[in-house]
Amino acid sequence: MTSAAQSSGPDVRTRREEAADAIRRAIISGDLQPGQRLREVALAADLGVSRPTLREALRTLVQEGLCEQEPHRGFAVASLDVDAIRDLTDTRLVLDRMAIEGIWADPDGMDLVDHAWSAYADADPDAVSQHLAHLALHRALWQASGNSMLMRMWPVAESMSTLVLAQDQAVRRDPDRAFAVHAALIEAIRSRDPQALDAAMAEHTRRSAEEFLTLRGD
Amino acid sequence: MTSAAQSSGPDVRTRREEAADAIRRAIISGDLQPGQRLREVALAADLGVSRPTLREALRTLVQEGLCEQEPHRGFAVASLDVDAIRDLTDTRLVLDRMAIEGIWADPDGMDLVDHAWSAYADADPDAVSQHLAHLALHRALWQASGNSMLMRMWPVAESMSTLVLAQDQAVRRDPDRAFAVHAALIEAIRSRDPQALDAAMAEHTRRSAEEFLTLRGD
DNA sequence: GGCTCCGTGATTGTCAGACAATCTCGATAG
DNA sequence: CTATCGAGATTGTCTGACAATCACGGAGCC
Repeated sequence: MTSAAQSSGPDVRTRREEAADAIRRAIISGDLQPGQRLREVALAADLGVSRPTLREALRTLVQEGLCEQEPHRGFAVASLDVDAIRDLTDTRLVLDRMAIEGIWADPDGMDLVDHAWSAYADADPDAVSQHLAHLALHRALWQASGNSMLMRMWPVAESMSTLVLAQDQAVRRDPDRAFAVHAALIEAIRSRDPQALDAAMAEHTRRSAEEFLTLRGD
Repeated sequence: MTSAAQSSGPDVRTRREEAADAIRRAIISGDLQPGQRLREVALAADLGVSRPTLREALRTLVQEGLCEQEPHRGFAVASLDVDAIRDLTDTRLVLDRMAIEGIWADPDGMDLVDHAWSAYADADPDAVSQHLAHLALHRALWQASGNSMLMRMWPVAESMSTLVLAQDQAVRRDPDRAFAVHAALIEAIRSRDPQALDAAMAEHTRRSAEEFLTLRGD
């Protein structure tokens, strides 16, 4: 579910993709902690794939930013410092706005957003499902913009957002507020009012980040 | 030179990186044409690496957007349609501006830009060197912003820009004008005048893209 | 003749096992 | 207590292989 249904059909799933998804889920759920080293032999055995296949999957995650790789020191789950979280926030503000302007310019994609929005509303209450539905909503936003460059860059944004969740369980603190914030955001998009959008995005992105950093004690 | 010196040190170069660089250069120089299929066995033999290593390198290029991969149909050099070029242009406008605002907020990185700018001025006149120096200048711009998110997304921007060059030799048409356009951009950055920056970026990004599309006949 | 179905070769996705280079970490010497 | 060294662990890479899938051309049918 994480990054599926992005290319052609979800019918063809290679073992490499399955392995990458499994590792993503392990990071989301906290089974793999930021900074933790990933031993290839053991991990390959756990996932039931060969080392070359696992390495392909890990390379994917490295490029998304979920993992890090240093020559001869292997792979590890990435960790974000405060500055990186701020950079993520700033960049998301700019690109989310760009995506929404794309939707306003050509509203055809709006049903993609509507669909993801309903899925978010119906998502299971557990943290992982909430997180996946949340990310799917934002992916739908970028996808609905019709901007292929945004779609190319989405995996990076998704992975860094995932790391933020993984780094602090406190993000799972208040699903009702999260839902309300996104309801306001969707409403602002529908209103096509740039002022309302600014307000909603400030609440959504900026304030959430600040709260997160506060909770972390930075 | 293409994407080197991005992580730790350029002292440790793995065969995978060398293979990826070689393929990048082949695409820049036109030896590999957009859309062309990449046969693993032959390509691995050409590059002197094994198939698993080649596949890791190709996965890197896929994620950057330089190549495409379809299950059981293998890898191919990516090709850009008109819309993708427009999306690239729009997104570059937004993110370049974001990077420059980051530089204005903290000018420490400006010597990175200065350095890349001199290198661009001194670059060999051949098309590939010009292209590499040009990309290095823009990479320096994003890097100087200090925004780690931009650095994560840079490979995507670089690859798509590379594809634009690869798709039409006409881009190599007027190095003097390209240099002048960038001189104006650098000057606008130094001036710290948002108005001047807008003008320079319109000339740099938007008009160049329009000319390119016109030359292509779109 | 044109179209559909099927088989054969080619290519990919994946695996197992191996080896050298490098790193990690504890033991030893000063 | 610090610095040097060596054994074990881990990575980067290779070779060779096999099943699954795809591409393409020929046989059969309308």
